[in-house]
Amino acid sequence: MKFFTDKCCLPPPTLERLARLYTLLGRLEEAQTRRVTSRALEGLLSVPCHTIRKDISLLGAAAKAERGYDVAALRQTLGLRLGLSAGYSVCLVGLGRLGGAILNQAGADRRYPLAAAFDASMNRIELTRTDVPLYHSTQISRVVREKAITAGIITVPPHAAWEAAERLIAGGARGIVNFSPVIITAADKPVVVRNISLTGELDVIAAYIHMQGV
Amino acid sequence: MKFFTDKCCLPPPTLERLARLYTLLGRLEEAQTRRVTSRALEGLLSVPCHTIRKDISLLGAAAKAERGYDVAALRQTLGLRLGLSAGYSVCLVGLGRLGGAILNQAGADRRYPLAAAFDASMNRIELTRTDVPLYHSTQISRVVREKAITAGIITVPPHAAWEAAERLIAGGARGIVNFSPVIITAADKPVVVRNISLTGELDVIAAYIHMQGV
DNA sequence: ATTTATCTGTGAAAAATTTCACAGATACGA
DNA sequence: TCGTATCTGTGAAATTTTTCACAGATAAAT
Repeated sequence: MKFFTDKCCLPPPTLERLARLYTLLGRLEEAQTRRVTSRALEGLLSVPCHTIRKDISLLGAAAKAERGYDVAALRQTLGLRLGLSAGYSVCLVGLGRLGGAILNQAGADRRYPLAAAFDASMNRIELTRTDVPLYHSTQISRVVREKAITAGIITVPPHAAWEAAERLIAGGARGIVNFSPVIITAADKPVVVRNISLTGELDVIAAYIHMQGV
Repeated sequence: MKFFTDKCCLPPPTLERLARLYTLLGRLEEAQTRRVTSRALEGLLSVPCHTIRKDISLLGAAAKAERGYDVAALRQTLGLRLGLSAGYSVCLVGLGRLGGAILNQAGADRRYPLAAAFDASMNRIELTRTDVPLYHSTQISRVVREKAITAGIITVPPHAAWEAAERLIAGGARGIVNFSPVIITAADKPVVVRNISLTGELDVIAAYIHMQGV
């Protein structure tokens, strides 16, 4: 038998799938769905139901073996165990087109409200209308530290990406979502980095297609 | 010994790493770098050098055992074997803030030029200034088929995402990059889907942080 | 009340992926 | 010319991750 007070760490693939599941459950909850079976989730997530059950089982806690999972309860458990309800605050670096889009869209998703946004151009800072407090990029470290910001979103041009990352890390940020087309690494620092690139995704798609089928 | 005309399919993790490597090599080439060792790539990609060598070895072909890899040669090999030089054409569905950002930025990255863009609002189509041909969303299937577009980028609001995906697939698209906050699945169709979500990435970061350290 | 169909939870088996270890090769320096 | 340090390429081992198979349980139907 295994203790529920397991190793509080899950395999990375499991962790990423559960994070996606969390969002999906939120959507099901909005749609007034009470219960879901692992088989239904299989269709919704493109993850085999075996794997879903295993993932949830690895979490340590789940509902009794009823007909499927209780959507709200499972979501709450996930939020707790994954630390998704911790209410981390986030900042944005770069107010170009993409940054602007995120700045305005962030209002829609209340999960991660922006605590600050930065840009290297004072002019652009003055022209941008938003409720989010704006600062010059040179202030990143200070503001991140003072507001205890946990993660930063980088949407600056390629040549400025590394400096942005370094400033975020210097300020104590623990996570970075990097949308600039350069790869940011921080293997030696205790920082989680996610590099997102449209071109990169298209490359992966092209490669899969090239390997024929699916 | 193994034939170079191996199984033309690689393990998914390898394929994704090699796709990232391709972009990185492009950047190194721009910076006039002639050679890279697997150890240097380790730092640049946050992938262990063992794994990098293995990946390249799995490709089937690589340079002679010299001091590191020839940047240009390796990049060309990758492009060929991964089908990244195939010149696929791509379209964009949704001209909101994010779509607009991609529309204008796409010019910067010449790798995947947009062959068309779509929106559900005629008004917005008329207001948007760009060299990319614009169409109403109802035309997706037709245009995708006629222009032999390989992949679509979805940046529409959540409620419209599924319809956009279905139209792309109906038109014969083989790949989808979905930036809308709903998960699109096409497990039963021969289509590669990449769901990208800022909130999702922040969730993953939060989860990793919660599991303490790194 | 009993049968049947359908679920979850989970140890164990299978498969996939990464890491290791070392042979073979090259460049550089003495 | 020879030795040394540093690379790559790759089979084999180790590890991780997924899949399987089935016990235990519940709800619905007869």
